[in-house]
Amino acid sequence: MQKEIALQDLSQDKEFERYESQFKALADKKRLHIMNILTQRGKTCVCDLAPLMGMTQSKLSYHLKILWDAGIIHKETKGTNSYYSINMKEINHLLSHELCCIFKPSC
Amino acid sequence: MQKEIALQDLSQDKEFERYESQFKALADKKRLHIMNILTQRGKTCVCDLAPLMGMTQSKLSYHLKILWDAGIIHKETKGTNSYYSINMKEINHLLSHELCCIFKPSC
DNA sequence: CCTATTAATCAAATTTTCTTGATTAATTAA
DNA sequence: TTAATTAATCAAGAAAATTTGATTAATAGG
Repeated sequence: MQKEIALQDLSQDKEFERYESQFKALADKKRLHIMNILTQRGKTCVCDLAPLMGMTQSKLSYHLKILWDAGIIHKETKGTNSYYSINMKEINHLLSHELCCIFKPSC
Repeated sequence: MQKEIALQDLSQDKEFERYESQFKALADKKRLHIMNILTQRGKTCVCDLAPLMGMTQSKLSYHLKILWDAGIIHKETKGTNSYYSINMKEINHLLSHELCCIFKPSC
């Protein structure tokens, strides 16, 4: 049954890859700070986020893309503005209740 | 009250730094695989882990150190052997119940 | 149409992380 | 004591992630 084992390994590998990208997204102080601000403020425009983070637009876009690619934030464009917000479903799926609190306005 | 704000920012910064190092530790497919094996087998010796992971001793030590420095695995030395195991307390503190399952033998 | 605004993308430089092979340190057994 | 075993550490090179400044693309307003 070598094939089945191989298939299982493959799907486990895919699973690990997904978590790898999500943990990578969270594995940065600046991005955790972004997540925290998005939690406190809710849906927020890049142009508002940049001064709050003390970051250039280019750098901020880079980090937002990493969070968005990992599926842990939402993105919405209106006119020339982009608004980002927490994907609470993914965060709840990923993190402990205790840790989710860091990303919840109520805590 | 600028001082208090500064102090809070500082402690939040420290908090983010701690999570950064824990997420960094998990943000790697190989290390997730190590965690998975430690879960299935419980306390495991480096010399047993190396062939299971298909890794050289040096490389494995490097990755184990990252997990251990982040506090998500335990280490115990007996004679010339080192045994590693999951720090379930930290994992439960960090990850969702659903995700912890990946690191639980019962699931 | 022209200009201004906003944000994504690109390329080059820098920094960080990972890999490799060798060395070192500690312990055990002969 | 000597040799063998196990694992940590080191230094150099390779690979990946991040930063920076410039460019591009899309939209809005005059």
